[in-house]
Amino acid sequence: MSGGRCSIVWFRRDLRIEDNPALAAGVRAGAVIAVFIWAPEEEGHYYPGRVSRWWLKQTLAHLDITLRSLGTSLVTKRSTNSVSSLIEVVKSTGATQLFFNDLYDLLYEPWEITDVDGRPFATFVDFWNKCLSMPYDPAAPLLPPKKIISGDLSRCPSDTLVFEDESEKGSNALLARAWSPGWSSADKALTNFINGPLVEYSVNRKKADSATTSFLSPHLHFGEVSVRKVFNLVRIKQVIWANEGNKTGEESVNLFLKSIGLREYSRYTSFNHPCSHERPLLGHLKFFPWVVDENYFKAWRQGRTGYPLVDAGMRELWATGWLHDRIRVVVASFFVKVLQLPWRWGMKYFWDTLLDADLESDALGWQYISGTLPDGRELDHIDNPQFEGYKFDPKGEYVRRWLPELSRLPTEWIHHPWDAPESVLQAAGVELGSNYPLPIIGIDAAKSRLQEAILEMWQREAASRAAAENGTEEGLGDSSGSHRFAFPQYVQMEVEREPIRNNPATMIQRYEDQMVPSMTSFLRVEEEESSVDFRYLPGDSRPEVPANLDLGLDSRRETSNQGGSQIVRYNDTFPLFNATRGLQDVEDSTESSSSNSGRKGRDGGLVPVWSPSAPSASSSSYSERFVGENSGLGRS
DNA sequence: AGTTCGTTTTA
DNA sequence: AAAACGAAC
Repeated sequence: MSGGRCSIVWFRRDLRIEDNPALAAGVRAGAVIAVFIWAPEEEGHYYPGRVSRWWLKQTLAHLDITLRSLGTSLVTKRSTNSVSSLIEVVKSTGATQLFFNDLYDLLYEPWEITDVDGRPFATFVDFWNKCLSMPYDPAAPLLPPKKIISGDLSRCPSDTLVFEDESEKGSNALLARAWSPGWSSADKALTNFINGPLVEYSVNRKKADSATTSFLSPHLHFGEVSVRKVFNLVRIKQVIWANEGNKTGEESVNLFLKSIGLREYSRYTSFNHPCSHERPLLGHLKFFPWVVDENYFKAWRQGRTGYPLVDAGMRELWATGWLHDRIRVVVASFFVKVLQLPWRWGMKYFWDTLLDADLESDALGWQYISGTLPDGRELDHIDNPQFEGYKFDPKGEYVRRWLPELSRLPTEWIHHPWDAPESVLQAAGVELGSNYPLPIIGIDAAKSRLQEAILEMWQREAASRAAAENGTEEGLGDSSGSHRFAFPQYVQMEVEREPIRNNPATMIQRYEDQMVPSMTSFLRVEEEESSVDFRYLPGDSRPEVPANLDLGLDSRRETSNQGGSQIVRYNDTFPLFNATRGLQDVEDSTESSSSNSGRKGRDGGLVPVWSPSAPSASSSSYSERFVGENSGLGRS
């Protein structure tokens, strides 16, 4: 049924051929124009980091090669406005249809996974149990097209996309030795993992430098392989091992699937709480007095905190863009609980440096660590890096690899050199405070400081509540107000050797909430985070935007006709990032009614029907309830 | 079989 | 610290 019809298939975070519903639909409908639009400015603060851009570059090249072998090629556009670029492509190709997938790639649609009352889950375990006990399986993966009829590209030239500058090329060259982006490598990685390390997953997952993780995360981030395919293949293995009575295998599968589930949950959470990369999900956490100390932040980034496991992790991250999940937890927990720096800074740093940087996953991870989720770590619990060191790196191999200055220290002291006798240090060539720092802050000091901070948080929360009950407008907890301040800049990672000194507690500044770090020079600095790009939102009057781009359609596949141009949506809303920031305002307005006034851009007609099966009213009241419900948690 | 004790885990 | 799990009684 091609009949000369031509569709645009807009690739976004689905850079694959197989199990790509939008591509399949385009191919079925006739000729196809495959498009990728590079519009990083639309991500606001979250301009992708160096390694992430490197990956994207490689995987796009790979996709292009594949498309060429199938009969077309990838049209690339550099843009600051994806929608106008799309329209340009429509005009220059005469396409009459547009297909694109969700930005979230999930096993089930978010609105399918609810409790008995139809409400979204607020804890992971319940969410995941529900996913695993759904009466029907996730959609089976689609096969790749055998051939693609190309639309007319003669009047639709590609832009050359620039993903790295000269200074980045050198560092990026190394990445290619360890990683191979692209859907076919993703497939290979998946099969290798399933047939290899997966059985041992449960045994090996505790080791800091284990090479037995799946290494799928960057592939999944860019959609080079669909979760449904991962899930399917793993489930097959699971059935086999269950029949064989392979206990280790079964346990491994469950654990691996759980980590897939966490990725699911991160998207689910972002869907139900679009601001979850910006704000704690537990209401009272917005009163937490984070420590704002750029020296702390710098010491952490440079791996000079004086805690070997933390420092080793941070050096590995900087050197390779990779970190084992355990170590991510260690460095993040240290960041939040010991240093008490605002978690969003840490999250932003991960975003800038991780090869598999993923806003949804990282937001969930940081919130979990920070204790800002209903089911996260205890707020007042501090993980002791020394003990964790002996747990995850019992022989100190990991530390020695990344901290050569400690390499000659015996294992007995490797995770707490500050306790080592002078003679031992001397023999190992370690001079604390000189070639390796003393602890930036003692764990005991951190513990009491944390207690105070929590106390202060509850006091402020109470004060704010009292003020609200009096009808007085609270200014105290208004995280969007004047307490925000610009973020410390770091553009390059200086590796200077100045000793880190302890900060006297009196020097510590605390603020209620922080702007996300804006460390890339690409960003327009004057932008507040609230200057959401409303291009995609309904109610925006910009004439060139097809009005039905952002309708909250709830069926899995729905079509609409408008002005002769058909737009087919695959259970999509609009790009998640943009949506995410747009919807944040929705929640704001439900929570602190008057704090909006100072913010730009929030007057536009917001509230797209984000969760279609639950009308907008219920989605905002749910958020309210969520915060309200849980604000009392943990007080006991 | 049911209880208890110890261990492990903790999104 | 608590809960879930599992082994032992």
